[in-house]
Amino acid sequence: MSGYEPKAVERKWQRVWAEERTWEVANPGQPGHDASKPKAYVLEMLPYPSGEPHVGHLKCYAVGDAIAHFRRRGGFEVIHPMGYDSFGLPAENNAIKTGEPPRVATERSIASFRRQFEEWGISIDWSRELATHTPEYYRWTQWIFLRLFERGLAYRTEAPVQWCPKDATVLANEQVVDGRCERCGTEVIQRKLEQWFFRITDYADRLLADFELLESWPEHVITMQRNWIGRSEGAEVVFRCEEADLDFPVFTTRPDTLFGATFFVLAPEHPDLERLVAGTPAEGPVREYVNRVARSSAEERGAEDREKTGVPLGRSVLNPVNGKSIPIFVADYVLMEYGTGAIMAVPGHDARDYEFAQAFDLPVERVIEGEDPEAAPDARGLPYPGDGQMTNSGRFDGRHNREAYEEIVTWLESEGRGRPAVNYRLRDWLVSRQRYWGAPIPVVYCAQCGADGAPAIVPVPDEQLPIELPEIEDYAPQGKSPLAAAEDWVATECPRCGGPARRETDTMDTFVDSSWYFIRYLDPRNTEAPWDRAAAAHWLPVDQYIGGVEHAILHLMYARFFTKALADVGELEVQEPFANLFTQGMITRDGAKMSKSKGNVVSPGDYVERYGADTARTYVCFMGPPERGGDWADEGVEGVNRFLSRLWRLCGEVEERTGPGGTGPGGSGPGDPPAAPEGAARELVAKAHWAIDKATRDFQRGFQFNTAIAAVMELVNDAYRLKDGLYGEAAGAAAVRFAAATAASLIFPFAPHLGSEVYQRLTGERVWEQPWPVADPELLASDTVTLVVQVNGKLRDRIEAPAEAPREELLALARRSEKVVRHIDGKELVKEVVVPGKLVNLVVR
RNA sequence: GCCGGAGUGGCGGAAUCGGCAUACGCGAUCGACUCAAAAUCGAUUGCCCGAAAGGGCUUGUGGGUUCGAAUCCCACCUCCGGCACCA
Repeated sequence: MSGYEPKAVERKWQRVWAEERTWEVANPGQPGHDASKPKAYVLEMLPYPSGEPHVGHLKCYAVGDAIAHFRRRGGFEVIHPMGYDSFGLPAENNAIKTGEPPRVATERSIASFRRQFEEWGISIDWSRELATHTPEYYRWTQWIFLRLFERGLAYRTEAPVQWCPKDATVLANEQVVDGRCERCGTEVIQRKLEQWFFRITDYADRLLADFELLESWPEHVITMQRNWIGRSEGAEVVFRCEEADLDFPVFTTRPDTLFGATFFVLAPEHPDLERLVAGTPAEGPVREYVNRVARSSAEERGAEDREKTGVPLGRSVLNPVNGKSIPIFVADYVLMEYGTGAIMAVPGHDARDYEFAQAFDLPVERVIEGEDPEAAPDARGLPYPGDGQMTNSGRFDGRHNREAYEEIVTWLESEGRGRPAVNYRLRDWLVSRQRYWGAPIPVVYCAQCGADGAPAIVPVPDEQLPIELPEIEDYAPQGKSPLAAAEDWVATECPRCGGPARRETDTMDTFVDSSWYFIRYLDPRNTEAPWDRAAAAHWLPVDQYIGGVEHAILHLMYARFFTKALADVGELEVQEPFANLFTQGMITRDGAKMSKSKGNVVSPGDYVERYGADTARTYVCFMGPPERGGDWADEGVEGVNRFLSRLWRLCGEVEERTGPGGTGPGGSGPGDPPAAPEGAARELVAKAHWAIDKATRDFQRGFQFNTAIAAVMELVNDAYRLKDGLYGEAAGAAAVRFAAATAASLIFPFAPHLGSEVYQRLTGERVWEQPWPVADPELLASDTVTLVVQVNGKLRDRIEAPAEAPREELLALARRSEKVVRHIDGKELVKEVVVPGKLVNLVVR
C-alpha cells in the first residue's frame, strides 16, 4: 500500500456502491424491504441546478450524508433521495440571452450536479431521483393545484401585487426584499392584476400552533416564521362617516385607547377615497398626494425616520365610544395591505400617530395614566405606549386598561360597533408567474360557460394531465406569459361544454414544485397517483431535514402549508413535513459571501480533483460547528488532507508489520482488540473507546462534527505516538490495528471512501455493513484520575490519585503536596471542598 | 426601534451539569531524515516578569453570587442575522 491517492480509492468504492445499489431502499410490501428496522428519512434540500455545484452544496450534502450513514449504522432503514428543483428564472433568462431552450441548459446542469454528487460519494438512492421540470413530475404538481382549487384554496382575483419590471413577472410578498426583487435586485412596482393565490392565510393559526408538533427545529427559524405570520389579537371597531354614508372598520390592538382617538387616517390606496372627496375642495390636493405616493418606491415609502406626510379630506367620522367627530386624513404611513387600510389615530399612546399629530397640529389626549421617560418628547410624558389606569374614558375612568380591555370590546359588540378580531401580517401566497419555465396552471377560460361577459374558469380534468409546456421560439416576456404566443397551445376545447376555450398562460411559482417533492421521492415512478398513501404513511415525516437558513420562511413555510392542505384533502396522514430541521451555516471566503463578481468563489470540483472528495467533505465538517458559518481556508483543507493521509499510512504500516487483514468473519478476527491489553496497548485501546464515545455523543448532540473529527484525530495521533513500542508483541500489534480500524470506522461518515478502504484492509469487512461501534464502559473508566488541587480556588498542583479514593484520602494527598504546602503553611485552614474523582480546594486565611 | 445569535491565543475553534481555560486543526520556531529541497517524523508554542525554580495575569467591559465563574445573575459595549410606519 503506497501513498494516499484518493482518486483511485474513491472511484473503486463508488463503483461498488453503484453496481450493488448499496443505498437503495424498498417501500413496504416491495421485495427488498426490511421491515425489521425502524425507518429514518434523511433529506437535504434539493438543489436548484444552475451551472455547477458550489461549496454550499458540498457542505449541505456532506452534512446530510454523515447523518444518513450514522443512522444506517445505528440500525435504521434510511431513505436518502435526491432530485432537482429544475424550473425557474435563471434557466429562462439564460434562454432569452442565448436562445438555448431552458430545458437544454437545465438538463446539462442536472447532469453536472449528478456527476459531482457521485464523485463526492454521497450515499443516495438514485432509483428515486426526480426533477421538477419533467412532465412526469409536474403532472402531479398540477394535480395538487386542482385539489386545492376544488377546496377553494387556490383562487384567482384582482389585487395590488408586486411586479418586477426586469423579470416582467409578479412576485410573492416573500420574494420582495427591501422593496426589491429577491432575484435580480430591481425595484418592484405595485400593479393591480388578476392573479392566482393559495389561501395560506386560512392556515395561519395552524402554522403557528403546530410548532408544537415539531421535534427539533432551530428556535430562530420558528421565531422568524412566527414573526412572518405576525398574528395580533385585537378588535375591529367601526367608525361611521355620516356625510358620505360610509362605515369604516379599523383593526386595533388597543381598543382600550379608543377614547383617545383624535383623528382618523386612510391609506392612499383606500378604495373609498375617491367617493369621499369627489366634488369637494379636497379633491385636487388628495388626488395629487395619492399620485405622488403611487410614484414613490416602496423603499422610499418605508424609509425609517421619514417625516409624516398626509392631506386632510375635509370629512370626519364619529368615534363610536364617545360620539366625537374626528377629522379624516389620507397618509402614506397607513398601509392598505395590513388590517383594513384605515386606522383610528391615538396620538397620546402611539408614536406614529403622535408624530403625525405634531406635523399637523392635531390634539393629543391622554387616556392612560403613566409615562415613558425615554420615548416621550412631550412635556406630559406622551406618547405613552404602556399600561396604566384609564382616564378621560367615560365610565371606564379609574380602571386598569388591561382589565377593562375585554369589557370595552364586549360593549362595542353589543352596540354593533365592533367585535374581537385577529389580524395577520401573512398574506395569501401569490403563485402565478408570467413566465415560461414553470408548471402550467391547469385551467382554461371558457366564454360559453361564463356569465355576464366574463369567461368561466374551468379546471382541466385529471385525466388530461399533464398540461405540457409547448415548445416556443421566443422566451422574452412581454408583460404577459411567453406562453400566450403559442397560439396553437392556447386555443383549446372546454372540457365542460366542448366549446372553444383558452388556456391559462401563467405558470406556477417554483416554490410550488418544491413544496411537495419530499413526498414524491417516496413513490417517484407512480403513474396512477402522486404517491402511494401507504408508502407516504410509512416514510413521513422527514426525520432529519438539512438545508440553508435562507429558506427559513419561504420554502419551509410553504411546505408546511402544503402538508396540512394535503392532509385536509385526505392524501396524507401527517400534519408536519419535517420533524427535525438542521440549518447549516454559510461558508465565506476572506470573510465575504462568495460571488462571481467578487471573484472569491471556491469551486468544490477543484478541491475534489486535488485532494479527493473525502478531504473536501471532511474539511467542511471540520471547519467549525456546521450550523455556523465559516471561512474557507486552503491551509485548513491541507490539514485535513494530512490527517487522512496519516490514517492511510498507519493502515499501510499495520499491514506491513503485522500481516494483511483477514477476510474472515467477525468474532475474534483481525481488527478486534486484544483480549486483556496492558500498558501502552491498554492505553491505545482505551483511547479508541474514548473516541467512539466522544464521536457518538457528538453525533447525537446536534451534529457537532468538528469535535467528532477532532476526536478521531486524537486517536490517530496517539496511535502514532505509541505504535513503535507496540508492534513487537501480538497484543500490542492488535491494539494498533484496532485503533486504526476504529479510526476508519468513525471517520467513515465523513470520508466514506477512505473509511471503507482502510477498514476493509484491516478487518476484511465492509464498514457500512457494520453497526456503529459501542464504547466499552470498562475501558472508558481508568484506575487513576488526575486530582486537581486548588488553594483558594487557584490551581496549585495535579496529583495522580486512585479513582475510587475516599474524601479523607484525597485530602491527605492534597495536603502532602509540596506545592500546596507552600501556599497553606502558617495559615488557618477555613474550609475543605472535595469533589471526588476530580478536585480538592483548600480555603485558607 | 423590536426579536434572535455571538464575542475565548497570531487564526478557525474546544471546554456538553459551576470544577485542570485554550482540546483538535492552522500558522510559527527548532530538531531528525536529505547533497539539498519537498514530503514525513518528533519537540516547543496564551501573555507578562524571571537565567531557572517559580510567580503573576488572561475568556468583550464593569459589577455581583460562589470555596470555585468562559459557564449563573445585573448593567453596558461591539459584531452578525431577521423583521421593521404591521395600527
